[in-house]
Amino acid sequence: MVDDRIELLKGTLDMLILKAVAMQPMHGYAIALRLGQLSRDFFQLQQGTLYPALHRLEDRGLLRSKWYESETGREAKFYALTRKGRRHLEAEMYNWQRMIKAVALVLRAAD
Amino acid sequence: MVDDRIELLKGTLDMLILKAVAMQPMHGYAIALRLGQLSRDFFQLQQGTLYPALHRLEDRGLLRSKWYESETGREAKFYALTRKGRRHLEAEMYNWQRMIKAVALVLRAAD
DNA sequence: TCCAATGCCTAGAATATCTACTCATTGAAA
DNA sequence: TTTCAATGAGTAGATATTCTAGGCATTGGA
Repeated sequence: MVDDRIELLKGTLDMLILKAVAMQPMHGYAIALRLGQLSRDFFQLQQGTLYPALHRLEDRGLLRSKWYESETGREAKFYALTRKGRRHLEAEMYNWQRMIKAVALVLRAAD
Repeated sequence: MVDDRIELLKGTLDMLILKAVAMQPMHGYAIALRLGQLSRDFFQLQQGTLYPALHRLEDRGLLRSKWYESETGREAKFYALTRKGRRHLEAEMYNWQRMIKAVALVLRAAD
């Protein structure tokens, strides 16, 4: 039995969501579509991944939500970054860059 | 209360361990030191992280272990890559590159 | 004699993520 | 007119990863 499961998110989900919302306030469904487009379909968020993450981020005070009418005329819950969320996003992006550099150092090692 | 905890590994632990061992068979303690050196101390593996991971990788047939005398003259459990482990490492590295490219696409997005 | 370094290990908790659902509305195609 | 895809939000439960916080034993040097 082969383990073909590809680990996609690697703990970047929060950062990706925050980044999407930083571009402009969006509802959950739109966030999933957006991250799909931007990543050329690499990220295809499942709802069971997305919504709990949104709630988590709101509970932590990084996002704030409000119901508005969506583009299609239906009610949808729009998320926006809080100031804390913006700071957090910046910190996450910084750490992400440090992290992938550290990984690159290891992977490139010859010895 | 600020959440300062930095998530370091992001699911790359297995890949990092396999890469270290791919360079040359090593015992656990040496793997931790090695990954520390190579990453300029970014990765500082705790033993409670390292040893369960090694056992996991061995259970999955990606590593094989044997007791030998270490550099210091003590007994230590040396791990080596299996063929399956080598294939797995290559796949993980490939997926990792795809993944960080996808993240980069999102993070660089302007809109 | 005592401590730091070397070396291996486990238990338990917290988190993140995935699978697999539920529920409701709308619009268009058959 | 029924039916299906798309839009939109959600939960429950399982699994895997990682961390904290310990334990144990040996060695060499201060």
